[in-house]
Amino acid sequence: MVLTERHKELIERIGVFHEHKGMQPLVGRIIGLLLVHEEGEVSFDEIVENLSVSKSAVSNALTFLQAKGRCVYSTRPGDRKRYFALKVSDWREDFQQELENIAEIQKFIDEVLEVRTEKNPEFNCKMKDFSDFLGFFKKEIPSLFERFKKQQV
Amino acid sequence: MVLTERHKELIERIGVFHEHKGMQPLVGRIIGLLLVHEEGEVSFDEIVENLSVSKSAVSNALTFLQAKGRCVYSTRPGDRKRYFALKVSDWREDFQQELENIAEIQKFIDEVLEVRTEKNPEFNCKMKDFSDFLGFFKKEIPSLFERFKKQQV
DNA sequence: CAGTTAGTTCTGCAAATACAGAACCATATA
DNA sequence: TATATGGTTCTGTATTTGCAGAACTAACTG
Repeated sequence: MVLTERHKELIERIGVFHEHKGMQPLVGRIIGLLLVHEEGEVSFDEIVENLSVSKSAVSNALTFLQAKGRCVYSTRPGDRKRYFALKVSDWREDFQQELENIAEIQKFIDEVLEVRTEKNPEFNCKMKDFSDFLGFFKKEIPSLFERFKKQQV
Repeated sequence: MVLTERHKELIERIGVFHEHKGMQPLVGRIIGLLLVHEEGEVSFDEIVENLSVSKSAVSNALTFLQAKGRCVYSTRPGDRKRYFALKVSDWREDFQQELENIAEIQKFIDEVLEVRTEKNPEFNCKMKDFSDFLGFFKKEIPSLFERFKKQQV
């Protein structure tokens, strides 16, 4: 598949988006490439060529993505190449995980509340309020997915 | 205020938590300190001393936190020191912002769908499904806060 | 005005990051 | 067995990060 300028530019932007999320640059670009690539399955050297990076960098980035469970490869009979693809199938789990990660701060808030004195009750009260909300939020996550399912025609 | 070992250890953990979110180490530690500090307001040199870092590092970190709107300082009559505090009051806005940041990936998904051919309809379909969910999710955010308010006694 | 206090900005550096290039390994093929 | 292919691992390095330390500024103080 030949990438147009539009493809390349979109891959770059998807790359920086993921960089901001803490991933290393190339990992973000690879996610971008796997997203825009029409077949969805991209060979190792197609990645090397399209992104103009070294084999070693691609190898490490793919190892990382596979370890994180965001990417898998398949092989084809009589073809030693590996074809890499995103695990888009798991978006529900991934999204749920991300939401729970955010709510993880509740643990810290609660520990903070244990440690704090009564010297600043207003502060404590707001923290308690936030913690309560985070607990509520976590409980609401499953029903969110259910409601989405229902409202789908 | 004198910090116990428990305080210090909690500050460290809050620090690494924020590091994982992309912040620089000291910024995370300062958030931790401002959280566990009983008065809630901490002077510049209390930060320097408690975290054993240089004035320049603290100055830069505080500038960053203020720019991000996560921290403010107040002064006291006849006292030239600045007392820094977290803006815990804004936790609703902040949390809402974080949720919307996650959902920001919808823009990219939609652009990807525009660019993609029909060669892999299954992939496209899953992406479309994800995008629809993100749209649904964004719409649900305000009602989430409302429901929290209602279920509070 | 000299000295002090509170904080900022500038300069430099040690450590971490992200990658290139080469050597390497494993499997397939001639 | 020699050679090619596909990918990994190792080594080195340019760049970036995160901070220290010193110089600096601004306001107050005697």
